[in-house]
Amino acid sequence: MTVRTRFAPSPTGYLHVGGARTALFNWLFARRHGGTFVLRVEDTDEARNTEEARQAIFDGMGWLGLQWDEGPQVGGNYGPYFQSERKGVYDAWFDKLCAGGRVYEDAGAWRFRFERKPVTMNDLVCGEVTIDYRDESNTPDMVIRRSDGSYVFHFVNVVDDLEMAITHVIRGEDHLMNTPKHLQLIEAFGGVAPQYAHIPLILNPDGSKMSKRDAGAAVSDYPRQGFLSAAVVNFIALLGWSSKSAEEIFSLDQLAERFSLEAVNRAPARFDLEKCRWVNQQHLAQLSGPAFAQLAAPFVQQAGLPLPENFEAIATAVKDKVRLLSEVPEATAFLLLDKIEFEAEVVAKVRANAATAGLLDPLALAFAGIGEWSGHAAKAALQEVAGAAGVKPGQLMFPLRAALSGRAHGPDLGDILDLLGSARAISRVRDFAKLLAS
RNA sequence: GACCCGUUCGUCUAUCGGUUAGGACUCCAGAUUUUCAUUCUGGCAAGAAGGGUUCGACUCCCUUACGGGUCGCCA
Repeated sequence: MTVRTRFAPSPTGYLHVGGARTALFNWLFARRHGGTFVLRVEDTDEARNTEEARQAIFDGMGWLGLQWDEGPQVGGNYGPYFQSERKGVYDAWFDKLCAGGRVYEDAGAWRFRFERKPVTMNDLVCGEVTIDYRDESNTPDMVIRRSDGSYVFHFVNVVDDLEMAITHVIRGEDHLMNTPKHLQLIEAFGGVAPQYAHIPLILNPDGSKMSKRDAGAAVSDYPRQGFLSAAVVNFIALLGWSSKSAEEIFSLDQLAERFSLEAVNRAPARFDLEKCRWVNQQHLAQLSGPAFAQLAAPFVQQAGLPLPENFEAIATAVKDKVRLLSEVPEATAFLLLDKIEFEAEVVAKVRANAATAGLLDPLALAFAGIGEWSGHAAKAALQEVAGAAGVKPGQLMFPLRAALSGRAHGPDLGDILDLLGSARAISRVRDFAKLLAS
């Protein structure tokens, strides 16, 4: 039996991280077992569906790198994959239920008559769970067809899982109580139930339920904020699943190699943006310089900064220092622009040490005397100036960094000197010396 | 309210009856980097509570508390 999983979102909003993780787990499970991953759009509620929401699902899945083997755009043998186009299929299955006497009309709608007995499911994550359908007050017969003739989620979801030969249903724990209902339907159809795995929900940092509007809820926010899809995928995989090893940084392929439903937790996990950023930093660090530069360039342009010829070298100098791509503009601005601002705090700190502050003018002079400019040559010049003044070279490093970048943090000083070039380096040291004197 | 699921450092987690309860994020300290960051090393920090079962319980059972989910002609 080949594994067939599916992600079945309804296009009623943007793709949120909970849905993304459900999609991811289904995708991983299919990949892990050499199976097929199906995308099915559950757009039966016409009033709530929008074209933007539908597109948001495709965009989000695409960005996350979760290609579907069957579904919209790619087709497959079990289509159509939009429920809005499957009415004929549903009518046929509904007739079966009618013939079996399992439905009855109620105020124009059609209800499915549950068998009044205990129903036990064997969930791959939650284990054995029994719901007693003899308690009618807690399990009223459910509407499966609306008075306008359209079908309700429970019905179409079950029919399609059967029709599309889905073997494993991996979905959020919010569906756990729906499962016995679905099992009853499947039994009435005489079908074979797929295996179910209900994964715990993702909570906000404060433990409340994560819903739309909450920070970090929309997948579409992540690329904008400078997250790599590989990092987001890595992070949400770790929410409720563990590799059982000390490793935490995985590519999508590495996740697929290791994923198993047995290792999925039962308790809901809180979303920790701090750690998500750290995971992103780890993934950024693994990028090559050119790849990083290419991804960072749009952020720099969007910040209204110029993109010089040596941008690749500039980006590479800050690659291991940023956690988000969106931090690149601020981290590199002093290398991209001619004029820079000096942070007041940094100016004060340099000014506090008059001995080293007074060495900036001689340093500018020494820089001007360098024949062939390089970071290495400039540092040698710095050493000479410091030595002549009886100051440790290291003490001159911070004032020079301040003069060149206007700030306390940044790339290696040698890199900065290289990237800036002699003209800008000299003028900045002079300007800074003037500023200190004023 | 009823019915389900859950509860290990602040957060994500390991542990599948016997461990000094391990790792990661955050934070702090030290080292390295003649500068900043990275990095490295170390440190702080946990079994919700109460009963059982057992030679022995974080691990199994019960109760309570807390958290989450579900009870729609939404999905």
